[in-house]
Amino acid sequence: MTDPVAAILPLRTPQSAAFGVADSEPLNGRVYATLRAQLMAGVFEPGEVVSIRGLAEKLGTSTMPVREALHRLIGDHALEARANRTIALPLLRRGDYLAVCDVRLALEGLAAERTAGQLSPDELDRLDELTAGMAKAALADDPHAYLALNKDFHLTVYQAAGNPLLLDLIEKLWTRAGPVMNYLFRHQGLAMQTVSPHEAIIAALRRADGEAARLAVQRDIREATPGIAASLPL
Amino acid sequence: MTDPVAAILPLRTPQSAAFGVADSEPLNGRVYATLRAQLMAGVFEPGEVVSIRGLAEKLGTSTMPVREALHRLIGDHALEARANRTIALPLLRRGDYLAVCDVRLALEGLAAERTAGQLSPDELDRLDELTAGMAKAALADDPHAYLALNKDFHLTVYQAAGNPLLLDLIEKLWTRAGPVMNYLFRHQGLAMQTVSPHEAIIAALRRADGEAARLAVQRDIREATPGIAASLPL
DNA sequence: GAGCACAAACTGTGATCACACGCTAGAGCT
DNA sequence: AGCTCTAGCGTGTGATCACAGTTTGTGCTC
Repeated sequence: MTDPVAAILPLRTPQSAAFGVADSEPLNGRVYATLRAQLMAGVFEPGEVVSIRGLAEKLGTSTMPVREALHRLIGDHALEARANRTIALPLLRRGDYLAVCDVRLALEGLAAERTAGQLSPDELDRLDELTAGMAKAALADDPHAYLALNKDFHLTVYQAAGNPLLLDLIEKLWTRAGPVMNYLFRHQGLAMQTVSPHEAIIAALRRADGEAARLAVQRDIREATPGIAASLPL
Repeated sequence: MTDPVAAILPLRTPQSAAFGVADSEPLNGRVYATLRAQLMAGVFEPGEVVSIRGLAEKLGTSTMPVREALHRLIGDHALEARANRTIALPLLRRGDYLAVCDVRLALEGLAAERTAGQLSPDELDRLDELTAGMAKAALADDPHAYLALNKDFHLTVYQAAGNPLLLDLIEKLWTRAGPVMNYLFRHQGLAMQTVSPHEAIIAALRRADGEAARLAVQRDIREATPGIAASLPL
């Protein structure tokens, strides 16, 4: 467990399923999905340099699947091709992060609005459980668990909107923002975090009130934004 | 001019600048930008199968840059990796197209709102010229010119929003919708098309009225949607 | 003449090699 | 001791080869 990357791989083992990656698809797709999940989970640090050969060795594959996956992630702006012939995680400046949040407000607000009335009581109860878990993780000051549950909560809500394209775009935004959020929460703790916006989201979804759900999700995003943006350079 | 692809390439010649593609970047990036522009311009047809080796030969490169570019486009959903080990342009069904439009309404509406108050009088005049050109192209029933001007108009508006991430997402959506719109307009003519929504957009931008600009852009999208959606299967 | 089987051509995928460039660490000089 | 230049290593990129799978086209059989 010393190296989180090696801990999840090699991709040939059943452990690849730990990130929900199918086993029979082409290797490059599996590498892409794995890397994307790891970026969202905060396995890598902002600014960290990743190399094709290095990842290929850790993953037990040749360089080909890795370089294709890395290029796709560069296309998602989850990675960055620097002038030095090097690939690294972007170092988000304040403006970059605010730009992401501006788009998140529009996209996630839309998704929440579309989800209203689509969730079964069981699924709504599950959202309650996730929120309760987040509250416990916040008390225990466990950023990793907190962010993982937060991701599950939001993506569960957005998936129910029934627009796969929208969900994919949102996940790509999270992949981009994931490293920063994980880094900051790990170094600053999550004292400021509260789950009350999540309760408002669930309440709105229970009432099948799309407008309220949109506003609640947007409030959730807006509340977390300033604290993070303030810690970013420029 | 018999083959539009070969007409634009090979990438080594000054002609690559015809699609605004830089000359010194890595080849794979140039291929990606070229293909993306060609998809938006309707060079390929919906459902058309593209092969790595075929494109590589037309572009005068090896297969490597092409396959990386194609994988990035698959990541954008501009292309589709089929089960038959084949890469093709997606055949959008009605639901797919409506999903794209739903996201377009949110993203392009946001961009227009942010652009209000950012355009100089010269840029606003240029928007007037583009709109006039569209009216002329509509009268002449020239779908290619009409769509090219329409693209220039919208992307000019969205670029001024000052959010590069937002602009990139919108361009990816257009890359996805481009082939269908070109195909339909080419086979159905553009009798139904009017430029009045564009005039409303310009008027709102002149007044620096973000709310009105957002609504005008959304009306522009909404007016074109049913006619296209009705022609799509399912 | 119609249907089936086999073969050839095509597809994307993975792996490997050669290369040009940027960086770095070490040696040699002042 | 401090600075500079150089040699080596690591980087992404482009090209090529081998392979498994699918599709297509042809020639044979019934």
